[in-house]
Order: sequence, then structure tokens, then C-alpha cells
Amino acid sequence: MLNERDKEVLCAIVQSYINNPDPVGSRFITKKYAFSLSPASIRNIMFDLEEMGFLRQPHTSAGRVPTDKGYRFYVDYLCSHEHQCDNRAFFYEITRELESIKNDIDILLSETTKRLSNFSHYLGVALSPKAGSATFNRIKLLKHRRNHVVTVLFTDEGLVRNKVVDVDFDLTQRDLNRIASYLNSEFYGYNLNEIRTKIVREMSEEKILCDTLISRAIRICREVLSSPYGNIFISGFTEVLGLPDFSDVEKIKEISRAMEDKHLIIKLLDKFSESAKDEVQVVIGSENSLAGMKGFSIVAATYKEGSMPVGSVGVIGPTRMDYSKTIAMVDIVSRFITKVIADGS
Amino acid sequence: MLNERDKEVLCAIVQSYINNPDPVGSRFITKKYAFSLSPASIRNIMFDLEEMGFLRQPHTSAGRVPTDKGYRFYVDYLCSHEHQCDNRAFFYEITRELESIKNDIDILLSETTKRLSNFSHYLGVALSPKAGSATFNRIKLLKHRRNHVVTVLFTDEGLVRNKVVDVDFDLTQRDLNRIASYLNSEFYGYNLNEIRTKIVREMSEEKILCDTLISRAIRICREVLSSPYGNIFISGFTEVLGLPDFSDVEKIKEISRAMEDKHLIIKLLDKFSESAKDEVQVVIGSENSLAGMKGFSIVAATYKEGSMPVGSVGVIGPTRMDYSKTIAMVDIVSRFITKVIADGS
DNA sequence: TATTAGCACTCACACGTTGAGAGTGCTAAT
DNA sequence: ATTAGCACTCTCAACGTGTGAGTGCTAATA
Repeated sequence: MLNERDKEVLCAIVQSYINNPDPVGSRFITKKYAFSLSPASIRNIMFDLEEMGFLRQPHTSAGRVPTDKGYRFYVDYLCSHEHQCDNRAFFYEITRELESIKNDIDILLSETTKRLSNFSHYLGVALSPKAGSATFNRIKLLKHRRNHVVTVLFTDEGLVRNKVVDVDFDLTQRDLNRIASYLNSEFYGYNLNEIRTKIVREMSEEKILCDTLISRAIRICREVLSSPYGNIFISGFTEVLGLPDFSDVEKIKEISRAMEDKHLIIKLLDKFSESAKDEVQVVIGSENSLAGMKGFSIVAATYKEGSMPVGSVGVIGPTRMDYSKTIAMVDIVSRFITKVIADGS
Repeated sequence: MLNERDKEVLCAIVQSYINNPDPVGSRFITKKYAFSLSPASIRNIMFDLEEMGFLRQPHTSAGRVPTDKGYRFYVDYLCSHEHQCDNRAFFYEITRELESIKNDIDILLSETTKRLSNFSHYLGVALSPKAGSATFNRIKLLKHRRNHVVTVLFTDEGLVRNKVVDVDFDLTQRDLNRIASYLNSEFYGYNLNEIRTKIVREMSEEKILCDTLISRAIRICREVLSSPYGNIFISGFTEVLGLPDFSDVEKIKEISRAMEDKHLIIKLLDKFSESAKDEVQVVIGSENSLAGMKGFSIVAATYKEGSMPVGSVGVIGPTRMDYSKTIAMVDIVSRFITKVIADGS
């Protein structure tokens, strides 16, 4: 379908457009990329590429601009061929400044997204480990005021999560200890998702209903596990505003709406962390299933606890994005986080 | 200096400009506000007001626009005269939807700022209770992995704060209990600020240095208290983009920079919570001492724990702000939060 | 047959002009 | 003290116009 020369021209056009947001013309290609072809020949090729849907013209007698399909081809081409990118500066910054933040994954992620957006000039995003896949280690219950219980949940992954739970019954610390030790023995080693389903199942069972201690325990535990999603971190909005792609107020509104609706982004990133692929993944513009996110591209990867992906980190930007650089960065970052988690254990 | 008529004209101009961001002319004032004066007379008054610095002309032969000094006069005028504002819809929404969120102040504040920005169309901001003024109740230390300690700090105000602290010595849970009970007996009843200074003082004392238990206790406690500021919540950026004041990309960049630099806003709000005034406070444009925040106005108030202000909540918007409505809203919100805190205890 | 030179054509954009409209300041009359 | 009248100023939108970049097509060329 596409011969080698067509591919090269297409990539040249995409690359040129990424460097500079002007529609690129045939003359420019011959000059800059020194094909041994005349502008006229390039024009013929461009015409074909447009027919096949890789390029489009903003208006007659302007140069060509890549379509989402064009970007897709470019990205796949990048990935299939070896390519290098000098991201050493970024790598050093990340490792040097952030390695010390070991015991608070939230701070680590928040700082990481800041660095990511600084270097990429796009939005840096990260999703903290999904509680669901973490493994229950033990729970501690502490009495707090009349009818509040402070719960502290430990997981094998080192995640610590606390939550104040309302209870409608008065309990002594001694009661709480008994409840905690019940939960500890019952749930040790399961992951939180399993526990959640276990709870649903058991809540209807008779023996639970009768035993007030156990039913209270279950109720508290359900509260603790109620929010399945982790935190999301987004930074670099100011960075994005500097891009020529956002010189238009409408565009700004679009991305700001997308940002404010964090649930969408969470769902999106969540999909990434479920797919167990071991690579940076790229979603381009209209490939995106979410209405508010068409027009943007997402480059993301998962980070792991052991061999299990537990969260994701990435970048959101315009479809006209420096994919090569960004993919490399996200790769670095995801590996880095995986490593820090591993070191911390 | 200003006679009653001048004042009325000034207020009319400010109000008209707030309703509609066009420079207001003399003819418009006579029509809309039905002074029994001709445009020519209004022009004379306007001329005087401009000389005194309350108004300015964007260019010759445009109408007048209030200066910051003009807004200031207007706001003071509002406050000194009784004025009403129908905010019942807002009041009901707030009380009905948020009253149930009692035991997590962070969620309460975050939801409140969302509502605030929805109704005001400006940025809603809130600062969670400053840990410094909270009263130490007790601390609990839990062993976590080899050399991590999970600390859970309880305050009289119901604030619970946990943090994972790295320690370079291996301790048993028994050791930790001893350390905790030392800290509990030592610091009970003090507020966290006092404790912080106490620690600094004691760290150099000899008896502390010798006793490893105590010195370890102090070190852990210092870690826990290390971040003096509470969380900040900001929402409504998309809301703000809809305002005519931000139809210009430069303006958007300005406010986005201001937002991203959260420390500035924290400092700002912090000032409010220190001044013990029992009213909504307004800072207009250039009155603001912070470089990045000139050009914006802040309407804020404190919420209290008992009679002590512990945090603040408010709104940030363009100087051309509907002060009357906004002040009323912030007033409602701050009282509401104070009430919820009181109920929760 | 693939490539290229040449040329007419199209379209966005920047620039200058122009006229309408809104609003002012000043002056003289009330 | 107030107001009518008027000349003046300035913005803004509308309109034409020319320039330049880039195209598609055709005919010549290797």
C-alpha cells in the first residue's frame, strides 16, 4: 500500500509539523529533508497520502497537516524502528531529585507529574496505586471521639490508608481491638478487591447477621474499602497554555473541561493499568473513546508492584505532540516509579 | 470630599460595569439609573471622580471604568449600608448537600469550593485547618516494615493526620508504645505550634541528647509536624474561563499562573485566618501585596473551631466582580463550615 | 514510465482606508 | 448650578486590495 518512499515522506511531514505548527508544503520537504526529488513529485505523493487519509489540507493551497491516522502511522513507525532520544537531562533530574521520596507514593507521584510537565510542556498525569489490587496486610482501629473510629489499613505494598469512619454504636478500644483482630485473621493475604466481593457475599449470610461483633467488623471494613479509585495527579496547565496549539480560547476551554472532569481521566488511565502490556501506550485524538478527550493524545504507561501493574503515569497533550520525546520520557518515569516502589519494600 | 450625589453616581457606574463589562457613559447612567440630571452634569461629576482616581477612561471618548480605588469605595459603601442579596438557592444547596459530610473536613472543603465556584462563577478556594493551631490530643505509633513508622496524630479538633516516617533504627512495637506514651504525656494540651518550638528548644538540651528513647521520640515528632500548612482546595477554573474578563489568552495565563503557585495563595489566605476579624474581608487588585495576584480580587472569611479561626474559605475572581453577591456567599459558607465543625465535636 | 519544469489558479492573511457610532470636553445659554 | 449644542476624538467593523505560499495540471524530459 505504502512504499518505502511514501512512508519516509509521511514521516517527514509529521515530524516537520510537530516541530512547527505550520502546514507543510512540498517545497519545504525537498529542502529540509533533502529527498532527491522535486517538489512536484512530493506533491504527487502528498496527494496520494491525502487520498488515503494520512494527511489533510486546512484549505486549498495551504500545505498538508497530519490527520490522526497520520500520527498513528508515525507513532507505529517510531516504535517499530529503533529510535533514540536524548533525555539524559530529564533522567538525571528525576532520579536525583525524587529518589529520596520513598515512603509517600502520593508525594512521589505529584512531584513526578510536575517534572514530567516541565520537561514535556504537556500535562503530566498520574494515578496512584489502585487500592483494589493491593494486598491486605493488617488493619488497626483506633477510637476517636464518641462514635468515630480511625482506621489505618496496611497493605503488603506499603500503602497506608487512613479513614475516619462513623459508627452508630459506642465501642471501647477493647471492642475495636477484637474487631480488628477478627478482620486481620479473616482477610490477611487477600487483595482488596477480593475482600470487597467477599464482604458482599458474606453480608447476607446468617452467621454474620447474628454475631454483632462480626457484623460490626464487616460494616467498618466496607466503609474503609468504599472508594475504589486512587488519587489522580495532574499538573502543568500553565505549561500547556504556552503551546501554540492553545492560542485559541476555545481550545483552552476544551482542555480545561477535560481536566476538571477527573473521573474521565481516571477511567482512561485505569484502562491502561488493566491492559498488562509492558510498553508505553499511545492513544491519539479520535481513537479516544471519551467524548471530551477527542482532540488530545495520551501517552501513558503503567508502573508495577512486583510484576503486577498497580497504577499509571503519563502525559496528555495536543495530537500535535512530540511523540518521540514524550514516549521516551514516560518510559523513563514509569520504570523509575516501579523501581522506587521495589526499593522501598 | 464626595457629596452624596457623587457617591451615588460612582456606585451606579461601578454597578453598571459589574453587570456588563462595557465602559459606562454619561447617557447610559441618566437613562438606567434615572437621576434627575442631564448627561452633561453626569459628565462633570465623572470628570471629578476621574481626577480623584475613582474612575479612568480606557481611551478618550470611551465611557469610564472603575479603578481599584473605585471598587474599594463601592465595597466599603456596600458594607456600611444594609444590603440584601437573594442567595437562598445557594444556601439550601450548601446545607442540604453538604451537611452530611462531617467527619472529613477535606472532602467538606473540596465540595464547598466546588459549590462556591458553581454559584459565583469565580474560583472557589479553601484552606484546610492549619495544623499549627490545633491542639495535640494524642499520638499513636505503628510499626510498618523494617524501618518505617506510621504515625497517627489526633487533635482535640477532630483532625486526624497520618504520616509514614522513616527511622534509621530498628524498633519493636513495644518501643514505639513507650515513645508514644512519652510524647502523649509531654505534649498533651499544647497546640502544634507550641510543640514545634518546644521541640526546637529541647533538642539542644543535654538530658534529651543522652536519653535515646526521648531523642528518638522527639525526632519522630518533629517529622510529623514538619508541614505546617494544611491543604488548599481550588476549583472552578472552567467556570472562570466563561467570564468576559478572561476572553484574552494573556489574562488566562495570568490567573493560571497564580493558581499553579499554590504557596502564594496559601500565604494569602493564611493572612486572613490570622487576622481575627469576624467578617468577610475583601482585597481588591493592587491592594494585594503579592505580585502574581494583582489584577484579581479576593473575598474571603475564616471559619472557626470554637472562637478560634482555624482556616479560611473564599473566592478569587477578576476585580470586576459581583462583590455584593460574592460577599454574601462567602459569609454563608464560612458560617456553615464553622457550624459543621461545631456539630461534629 | 517516472520525474520534473512551468504556469495558471486559489486562498488566507496582512494592510490601509473609510464611515459609523459612541462618548467626551468645552462653551454659551438658561 | 445646570444644560443644550457642537466640534472633536477614538474604536471598531467592513471593505477592498495585493502579496505570497502552495497547489494541481499539462507538457516536456530522461
